[in-house]
Amino acid sequence: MPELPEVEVVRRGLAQWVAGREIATAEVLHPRAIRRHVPGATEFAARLKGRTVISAERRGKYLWLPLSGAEEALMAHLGMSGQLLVVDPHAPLEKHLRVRLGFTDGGPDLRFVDQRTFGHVMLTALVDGVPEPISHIAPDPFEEAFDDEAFTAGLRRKRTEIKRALLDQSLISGVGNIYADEALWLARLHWARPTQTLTRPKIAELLAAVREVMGAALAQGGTSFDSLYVNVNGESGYFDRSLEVYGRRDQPCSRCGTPIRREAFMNRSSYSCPTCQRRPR
DNA sequence: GCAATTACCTGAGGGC
DNA sequence: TGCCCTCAGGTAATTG
Repeated sequence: MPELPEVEVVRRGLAQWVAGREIATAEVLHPRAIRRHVPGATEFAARLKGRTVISAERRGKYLWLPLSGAEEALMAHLGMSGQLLVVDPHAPLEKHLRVRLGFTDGGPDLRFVDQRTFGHVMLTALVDGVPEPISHIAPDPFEEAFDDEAFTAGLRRKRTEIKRALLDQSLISGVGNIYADEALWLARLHWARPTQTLTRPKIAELLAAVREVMGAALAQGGTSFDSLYVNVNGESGYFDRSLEVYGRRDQPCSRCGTPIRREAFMNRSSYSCPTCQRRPR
C-alpha cells in the first residue's frame, strides 16, 4: 500500500500531468469514494466543473489539488489500494474505477481507482493552504513546518508505546506500518518501548532513522511489495528497495543474523530483530 | 482529555 | 470446485 514516498511519487505525477488543466466533467461511480464529501455526488461534480487545477500538494499521505476561483481543493487519500491514474479518456474503464475527471483540453482523464475502498476524495476548504479536514494532523518529517523540538517534547509527554505514537498522526504524519518497523529497526528500538522513557538523543536518532528509511525509498521512487499500487502514470511506482525487517519473518537480521520475528500488534503485524531490538522490561 | 480498541472493505491464498 | 477463514492496514469513530 502506498506510504509517504509512494504518495510523493503520485504528487509529482499530478503536478506534471494535471496541474494547469481545466476540469470539464466529474463522474462518481461509487458513492463510498466520496463518503466524506457530505453534500454528495451531484454537488461534488457541479462544483468541480470549470475549475482549473492550480498545483499538487501533499502532507503525509494526503494529497490535494488546489483549484482556481476559491480557497478550495480536491483532496484525496489513497487508503490501502487507491490509485490516481492519468489515462487516455477512451481507455476502457477500470474494474474498480470510483471517480473519473475529464478535462476541457480533451487530454487524459484523472481516474481514482480503489479496490478496497479505504481511500476517498472530497472537495474541501483550504485553511492557511491546508485542507480543513486534516488541519489536526501534524506535518510530515520532510516538511519545513515539521518541528523537531515539538515532536520530541510531545513524545516524552505521551504515555504510550513508541510505535503507536509513530502511527498516530498527532505528532508526526505519513509514517505507516512498514516504515515504522524499518525506522525502529534502524534506531534499535523495540516497538513497545514506552515513549516517556526515551531520551532526547534517542528520539533524535529515531527521527533521523524515519527520515533515512523514507528518504531512501523516495530517492528510488518508492518501495516494492504490493502490485496493487500503481503511480499516476499507470506504471508501478515501486522499486526493489530491500526492506530490513518488514515481511522478513524468520530471515536473518542483516546486522546480527538473528531471525526476524513477527509479533501481533494492533490487529496487524510488527517485525523486529529480537537481538537488536530488546523488548523493554 | 487522553489512550486503546473497533469498524470500515475486498481479494488473495490456504485448508479442507 | 467451492466454501470458510485469515490477512493486509490508515484513519475516524467509539469506548474506556
